[in-house]
Amino acid sequence: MKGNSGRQQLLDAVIEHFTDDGLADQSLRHIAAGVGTSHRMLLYHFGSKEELLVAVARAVEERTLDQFAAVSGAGEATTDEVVRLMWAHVADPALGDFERLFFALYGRALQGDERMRPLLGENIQRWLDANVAAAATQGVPAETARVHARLGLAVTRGLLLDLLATGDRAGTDAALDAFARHYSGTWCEATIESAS
Amino acid sequence: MKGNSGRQQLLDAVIEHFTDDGLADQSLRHIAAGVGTSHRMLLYHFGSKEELLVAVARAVEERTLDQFAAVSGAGEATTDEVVRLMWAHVADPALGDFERLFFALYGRALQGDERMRPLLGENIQRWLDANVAAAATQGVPAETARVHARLGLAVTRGLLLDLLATGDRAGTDAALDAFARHYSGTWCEATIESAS
DNA sequence: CCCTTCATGTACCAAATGGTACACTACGAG
DNA sequence: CTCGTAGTGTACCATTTGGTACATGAAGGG
Repeated sequence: MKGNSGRQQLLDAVIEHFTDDGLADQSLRHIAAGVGTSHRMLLYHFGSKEELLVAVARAVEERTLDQFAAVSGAGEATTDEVVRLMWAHVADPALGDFERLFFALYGRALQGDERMRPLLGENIQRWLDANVAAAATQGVPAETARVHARLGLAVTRGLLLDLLATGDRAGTDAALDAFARHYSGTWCEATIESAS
Repeated sequence: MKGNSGRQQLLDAVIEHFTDDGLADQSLRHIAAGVGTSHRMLLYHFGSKEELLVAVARAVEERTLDQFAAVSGAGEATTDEVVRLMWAHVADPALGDFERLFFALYGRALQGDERMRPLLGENIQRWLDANVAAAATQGVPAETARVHARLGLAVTRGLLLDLLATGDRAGTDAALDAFARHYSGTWCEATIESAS
């Protein structure tokens, strides 16, 4: 069985290493040196390099989903509120390196690496489902909630991509603010309240 | 201007190869075989593997900027119009593989690979500048245009990421439509930024 | 106290890697 | 014709690669 002791610990260390040093073109020996073990141990616990990468991808996905949960678990939420919360959480400079790792894995998974691809769809799907469920408690139709959650996620990810590339926090903040303002109080698209 | 003859031709072939086969963990020999040449030739024309990758990244960036130009060159445009046009262009399934390559490179550039990072910022910056210039001809203040262009780009990229992962064209279309509807006709009046 | 099981280190391997040396061709300019 | 220069093929190299074989260690149950 996948003993959560040594293996999990090692996996966390590998993720941290990738977070700092990038995951491109790393040999098992580099990784092992980076986490203070031998490449032999990585093979022992994960079987092969590819399986290691898959485990990393899976763990990173799990972690991002936890971040989502922390945000959407905050009770009531209109689209603009959720997006603002998510942005505040995700734009934290302390998380920058981890976000970079996420996008690096994501990009890699999009291209080939068949074993990683399903995770990506799941990632988004689970996020949408969670939001739909949350919205249901407010009597919001599932289809509407799904569309808005999807858009909110896209805005956040798109701006995060921008922020990580340009480092322009003020500019991306302003863009997110513009979005949230246009969506303030919006639950279903028919009800745009013209209050200021 | 390094001779646009052999080198450029080779570069295009490499990009096409990466588009089809992915760029992760490819050796010079794999690439060479994929484009019908020898790894010796790649070294001859590009000097080293890293320089090859940089050349690829630069060329891909150029290509995406051309895509942008094709969209924003279409005369008048409010935020929702530009976004709709851009989405229609970018969500074309025929471009899927290329977009995947773009995001793979982007993710890789975000992590390490110092020589690639500047390109990313430039990519966004040039897009924003182009939009600001276009908006200026309509008397739209630069700051406002910049914010909206930024948001539009983020929405498009975020939804594209979603589309490529999930393949859910209908869902992403709906999300983009929701966004565009909320922004329809928006130029400035709704976004008075007295402070940031 | 032995036996088994999980964990780890050492040594090794065949294959592949990025890069180089050198010889050769093609060809346009003088 | 000759010469220089750009392009290409062949052969090679030292190093590194992912992966394996085997011995060892530590823990725990019988």
